[in-house]
Amino acid sequence: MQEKLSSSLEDYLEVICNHIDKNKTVRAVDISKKLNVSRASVTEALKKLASKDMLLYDRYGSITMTEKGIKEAQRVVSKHTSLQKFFEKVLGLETEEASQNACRIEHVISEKAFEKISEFTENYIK
Amino acid sequence: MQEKLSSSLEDYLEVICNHIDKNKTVRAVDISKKLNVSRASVTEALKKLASKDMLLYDRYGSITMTEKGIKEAQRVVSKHTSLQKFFEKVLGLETEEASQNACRIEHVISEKAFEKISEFTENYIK
DNA sequence: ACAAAATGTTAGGCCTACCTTACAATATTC
DNA sequence: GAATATTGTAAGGTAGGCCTAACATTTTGT
Repeated sequence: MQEKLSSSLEDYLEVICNHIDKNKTVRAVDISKKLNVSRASVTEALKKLASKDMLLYDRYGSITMTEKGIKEAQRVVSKHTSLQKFFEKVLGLETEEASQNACRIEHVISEKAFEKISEFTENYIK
Repeated sequence: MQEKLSSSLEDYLEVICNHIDKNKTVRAVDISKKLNVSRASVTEALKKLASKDMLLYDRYGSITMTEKGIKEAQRVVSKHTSLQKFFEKVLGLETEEASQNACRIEHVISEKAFEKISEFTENYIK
């Protein structure tokens, strides 16, 4: 399968990556709770991510991220982190609100705009 | 019908409003060109917007915005304008890139975050 | 070890937003 | 005032992303 992930799949990947970092493993039900979607939707997303070589898994088996998946997830997570920092430290939003905005904007902002925001934030908080 | 518009419908409304402002009228084909979608998709969107009382139109008739539609469009347009200003004046992006980012982010940013960005931009360029 | 509970999957359906193709109505132009 | 070009619509299809209900598998507790 091809590369570019949808916003939705990026969200799944991000959650999976974060959960594994914290707990070593991740189950469909964890993802389902975190994203407020049904377990069935998680299964569907996992199939898609697997078909795009972002992770490995088989029916009832455990979920493992591939190199490619990890790289992709890190790209998304780092975007999230920087945006969140901007909303919190520069604009002064509450953590929760900053996170929610970061989560939605990370999928649609351009590379260039993202880099500018990061730079700006770093200079600003110095 | 109910209120809240999807990102997509917000885009249609914005284009319609801008086009009317500039040219007095707007046709389906203008919208289609501006948004890079088929004329058929425009018809579909117009039906939805009409059902939500955002505009008036009938088969082969001309398109007129309602009070409600104008209000809604202005809300979206003003968001777009402020965000664009932020990307251009604060971050230093090219006009085109700033506009594209504004266009995508305007649909997902929270009210509070938007207000903060506007304020910040105004203070910054002073 | 085996019943009960938790978790995962499948099937089938819904909605949005897009498309193409074919046809209908309106505008233009000779 | 036709013929032609432009514009608008209807029908039917695709794809993504979600759902519920029913069923399969695995885990847990005694």
